[in-house]
Amino acid sequence: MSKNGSILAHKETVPTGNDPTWASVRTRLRERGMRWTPQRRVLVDVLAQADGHVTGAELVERCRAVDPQTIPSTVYRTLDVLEELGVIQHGHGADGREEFHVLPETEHGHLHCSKCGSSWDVEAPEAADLVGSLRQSRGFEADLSHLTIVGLCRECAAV
Amino acid sequence: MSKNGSILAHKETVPTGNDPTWASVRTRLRERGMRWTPQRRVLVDVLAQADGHVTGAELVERCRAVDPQTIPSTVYRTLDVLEELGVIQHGHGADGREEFHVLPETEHGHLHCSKCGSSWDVEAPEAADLVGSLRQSRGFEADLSHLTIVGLCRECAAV
DNA sequence: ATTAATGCAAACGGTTTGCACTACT
DNA sequence: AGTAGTGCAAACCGTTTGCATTAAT
Repeated sequence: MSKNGSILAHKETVPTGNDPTWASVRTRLRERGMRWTPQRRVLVDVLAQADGHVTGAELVERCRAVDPQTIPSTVYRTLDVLEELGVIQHGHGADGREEFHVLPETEHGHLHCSKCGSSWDVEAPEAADLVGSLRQSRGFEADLSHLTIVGLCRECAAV
Repeated sequence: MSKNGSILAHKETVPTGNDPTWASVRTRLRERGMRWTPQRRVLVDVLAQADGHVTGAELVERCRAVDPQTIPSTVYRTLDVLEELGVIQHGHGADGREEFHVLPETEHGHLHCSKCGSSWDVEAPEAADLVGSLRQSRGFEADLSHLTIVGLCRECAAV
């Protein structure tokens, strides 16, 4: 979707140490004795272009678009590794599939319209009431990144 | 779990017309030219004992406990029929599987602790703030029965 | 040279489908 | 008798696994 292409185009902000800048993934893998392979490069590249949340299957597809040789198991295994690294985090979408959240994003949930299928992000401030009231009444610490609220969007509800 | 066994033991309250009393399912099926079979009886019986939300796979298992001959496809097909009848409604659980809500219950969402795996119901009043604020800010009509909030429960969060 | 990571193929679990057969009405 | 519903087996889809091979370090 975005036009400012490659992974290298990202802002040159100095990593704070826990900032999982894409460019640092290679290094961080190696620090752990892990390897930087072409297949991982493809996936990381794909993730860098992703808008914050994608399903596993979507990632496999997008990787295949870049490299038709892509093997699903490799993608899923790399996703596990990247999650251990803290670069992504998985959750569950409205349709129940694994959904991966790209971390440099702020933690957010989703609104999903069951009629038209569109979805929207719900940022922390907007969910603050919800999260706060659950904490207060139940001591429950809601994980926004796992939250998907299904319902009808304004337009679909109007009909 | 409960000892008061069969579907026939249910209270003889007169159906209000849209009250999906379990005993009325048989009649309502027939009204539509559909049939009341032993297999359906088993599933309806199982649903009547269910506490409000179960996964498809769980229902298959429970039916098999009653009748070991139970075939999954029959269960799923009957679930479709019952949903058309408005007796149940499907949603998505924390782990992404189909989850069926038994309708005589009030519409409610769930809290799911990702650490200990327990879950709790969230009744409408408790979610009113959330639902209300989404309606106001976005015109979004949240569907409580599809809502599962993942996070840490009081005990697990305390650690 | 070492051993992490890959490719492949097979298996998984939950769910769906096609079709001949059964049984409810 | 007529047709809705069943049983069965096979297919589905996303994901996971075992294992021999390849390639990054």
